[in-house]
Amino acid sequence: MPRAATTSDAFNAVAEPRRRQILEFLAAQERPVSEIAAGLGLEQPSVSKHLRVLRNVGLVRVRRHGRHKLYNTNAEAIRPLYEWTRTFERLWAHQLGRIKERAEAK
Amino acid sequence: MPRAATTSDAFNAVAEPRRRQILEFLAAQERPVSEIAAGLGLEQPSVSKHLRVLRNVGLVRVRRHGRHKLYNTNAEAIRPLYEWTRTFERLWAHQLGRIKERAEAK
DNA sequence: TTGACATATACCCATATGGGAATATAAACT
DNA sequence: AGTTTATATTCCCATATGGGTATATGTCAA
Repeated sequence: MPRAATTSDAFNAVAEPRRRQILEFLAAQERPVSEIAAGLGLEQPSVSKHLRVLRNVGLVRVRRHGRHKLYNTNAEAIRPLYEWTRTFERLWAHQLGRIKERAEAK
Repeated sequence: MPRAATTSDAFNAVAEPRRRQILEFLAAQERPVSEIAAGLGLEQPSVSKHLRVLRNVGLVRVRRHGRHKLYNTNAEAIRPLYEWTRTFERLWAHQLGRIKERAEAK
């Protein structure tokens, strides 16, 4: 069995650095494909492909505007990742505490 | 260019569902490989391979204990993911606000 | 309709992947 | 040393991937 598809969920989609860049870029403001490509220094087809993946998992939304398609980040889709990572917050607070204790014991 | 290696960073490592399961399992308590396999219903070699990936990106720690190797989650390594997702918190709060507004407008 | 602009898709390729099964390494006990 | 127990590695395979380039689709304007 190969690796799970990038489109299988937000975790996989977000694993690709360029896609994270795109999400950051589109968080500030909705943008057409060409501006994303220009802004991040990527080829247009590459951007389109990444956007397709992001769209498939609901991480971005599109709307037509003239001959452009305006994409923007759908933060709601990122939330599950946030919630999952947050599960460990208590844990790293603890671990930090122990490190602190050790440091202060000196 | 193929997909980035699962060991290239925490984002890629965590994209695999079983690895997330393992991290959750090891968050509660440190465990030997065999218990992970039994607890999650996975083959032992599979677990060892996943642990290797997780170890490579610092998501788990190991220590010897008798003939066992006890693995546990290193929450610190999850923190960057948390921080990244948290960047969008403001955004989804906003978007929820707009949805609320629309709902209340009815 | 034709042309210009914007985006999407198709194709090719090298490569890392996760599962399965078998085997290798390693440590502990007698 | 030899045996059992625990974990790691190796090999095989099907497959999705991301980049590049070329091309298709789509939309507006004249």
